[in-house]
Amino acid sequence: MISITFPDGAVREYEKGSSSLDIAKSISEGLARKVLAAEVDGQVWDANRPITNDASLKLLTWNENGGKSTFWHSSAHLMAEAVESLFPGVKFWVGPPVENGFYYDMDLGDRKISEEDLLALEKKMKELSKENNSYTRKEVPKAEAVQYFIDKNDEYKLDLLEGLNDGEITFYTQGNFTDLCRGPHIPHTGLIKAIKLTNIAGAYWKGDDKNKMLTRIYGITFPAQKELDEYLQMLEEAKKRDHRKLGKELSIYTMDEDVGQGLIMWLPNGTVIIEELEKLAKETETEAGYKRVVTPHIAKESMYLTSGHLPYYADSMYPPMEMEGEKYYLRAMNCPHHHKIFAAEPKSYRDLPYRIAEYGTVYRYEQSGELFGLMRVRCLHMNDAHIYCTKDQFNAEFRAVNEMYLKYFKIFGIDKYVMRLSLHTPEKLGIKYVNEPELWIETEEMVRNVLKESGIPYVEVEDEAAFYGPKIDVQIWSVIGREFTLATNQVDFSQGRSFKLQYNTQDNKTETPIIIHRAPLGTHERFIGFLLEHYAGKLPVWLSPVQVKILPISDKFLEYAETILRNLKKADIRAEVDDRQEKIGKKIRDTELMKIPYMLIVGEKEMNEQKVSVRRQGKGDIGTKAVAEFIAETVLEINERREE
RNA sequence: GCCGUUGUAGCUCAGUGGUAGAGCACUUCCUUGGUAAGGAAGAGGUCGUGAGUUCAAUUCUCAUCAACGGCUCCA
Repeated sequence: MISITFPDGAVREYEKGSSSLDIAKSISEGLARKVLAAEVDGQVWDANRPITNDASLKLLTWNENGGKSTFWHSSAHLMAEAVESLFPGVKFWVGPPVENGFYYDMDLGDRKISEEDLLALEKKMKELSKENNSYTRKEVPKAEAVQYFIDKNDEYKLDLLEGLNDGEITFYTQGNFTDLCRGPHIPHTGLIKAIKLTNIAGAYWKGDDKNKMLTRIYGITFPAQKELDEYLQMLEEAKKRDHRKLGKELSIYTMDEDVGQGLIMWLPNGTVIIEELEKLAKETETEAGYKRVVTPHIAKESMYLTSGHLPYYADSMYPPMEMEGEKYYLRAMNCPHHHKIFAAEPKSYRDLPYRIAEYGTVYRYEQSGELFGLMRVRCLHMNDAHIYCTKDQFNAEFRAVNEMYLKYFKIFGIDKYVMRLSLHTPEKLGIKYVNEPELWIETEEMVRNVLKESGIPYVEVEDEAAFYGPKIDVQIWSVIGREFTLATNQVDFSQGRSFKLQYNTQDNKTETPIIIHRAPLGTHERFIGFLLEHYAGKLPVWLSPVQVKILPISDKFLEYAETILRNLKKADIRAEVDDRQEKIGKKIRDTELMKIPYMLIVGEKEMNEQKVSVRRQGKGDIGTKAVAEFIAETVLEINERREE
């Protein structure tokens, strides 16, 4: 007998060799039907794998992460089985579960796969699912495994085997399909009831663009059709929040083939948002002791050689223009220009910290396949600033920058984000990172300390730093589920030296300042893209391009509407009158769809009482107010930058 | 940049080897209406661009540009 400890602490005795599934059955048949896998002593196991020793046990169903990922992993095998039966001779690479579903990478040889093939594959998968084949695990000696794949002429699995040792190699078989796989898997294919293959994509073998491109098929499965339907419904809802769709519907921005890929033109509505964001940034930065500067969008090659950018980043800069024997680059970053401003006049320790800010326009030649609405563009406007300070001042300065981030997040109600402390990799010193091993370790520790002291939650990642120092990236997710760096905050111990930036210390020696690069609001492009999705287009009043729409019941009341419009404009409220000859219902509908926060409905009753009927977007009629009262309240809402 | 899909009116989308349609938007007229679509008429497209096949191409083929889904990349 073995004793099994359950998550609630209960301990029960079972026969040696019982599987998690057997144990689940002893509790209830209903539970046993839902069990997908089990955590045995903290490791995820097949539910039908015999347990031979005393162990702790947690049964995993669909709602536990381990359960879901096992389910999708097994679904990938089911898909592979279907692919193999429809396309014999296919060779498989890997097929892991991902956040929403799974994929499998494969080499189809000369064959191409089409959308229709996906439907055929889905159908086949459903047939195979109905066979209720169990996933069976088998430990295989390495030599035997190698021979198996030599016989199959499968160089991909042989490559995988190279990294594995004898004794840790397992095969899984369901139906007619056997795969080299660590597992675990769900008990049988019949659990996979709802299947949707979502798309076909190319993917480089081992994620390296020098390697061959394999075919990747993505799919998602669920234990019940209802859940698949809900998932598809959710995708539809997410599409409505897509900033590209909202950007068009709300006339925020446009692009044009003649202008170029990834080059945004902001329409009047989008420009209002930009100006409000800049106003916020300028207020905040002025209060925090920043001074503003303005610098050109281009510079000579020599500056980017000095800064050290060219060897690292020439590929993502627009190619240089030649003028009178000089090469000029469109800038991809603002820092070198700012360093030149620091260097323009001699600095003393009394001038530090020296903080300069600019909404800097930069151009980056992003690969064409990477461009994505407002989120990834080739001309961007950064909420940039550089702080030059002494080592002693660094902690306080870096901390203040982080506090500014948090202040902004509060204004915009951003609570889902991750601060990512990006570190260097020692092996890449001198290749991807400046070769200053001690300085790297020292500055990384300085940054880590600030994060710890501020109590900001963060994760550490290796090999993500800038070439000149560690950084903190703020990661957010678009409604489509793509991850983006919204803002960045970097330490630079390198460029100060390369630009020979100096200040005189108290005892009249020269020192090089530490530089902090920071952009809490990221770029206009990405930040507005994010805000559109974040608010589903329903921007807070202070950001709304049109804040108030006045809707006369009929054109008898146009004159009264115009009077109100003048008063609103005097109070700096962005307002318009709907003077079309339409019924009030139509005017309301159109204004609602344009997501304008306030509608003022004026007819005979309102005119006689010198009032307005107020309607809030998405909320409906909120009653009648005197014009002055509405203006006072709205001005307050705008000035406080309230979200609702 | 790579793999795949797509490209018809301002928007959303039908359609065809014999030079094109709907709804919404737009213009004009009627209507002057009380909290999410009043009615009628009209205008608008060399079917992304270039070449090829054909008596004839928006439709078939190729190239190219762009968008979309991924991969790679992301200062």
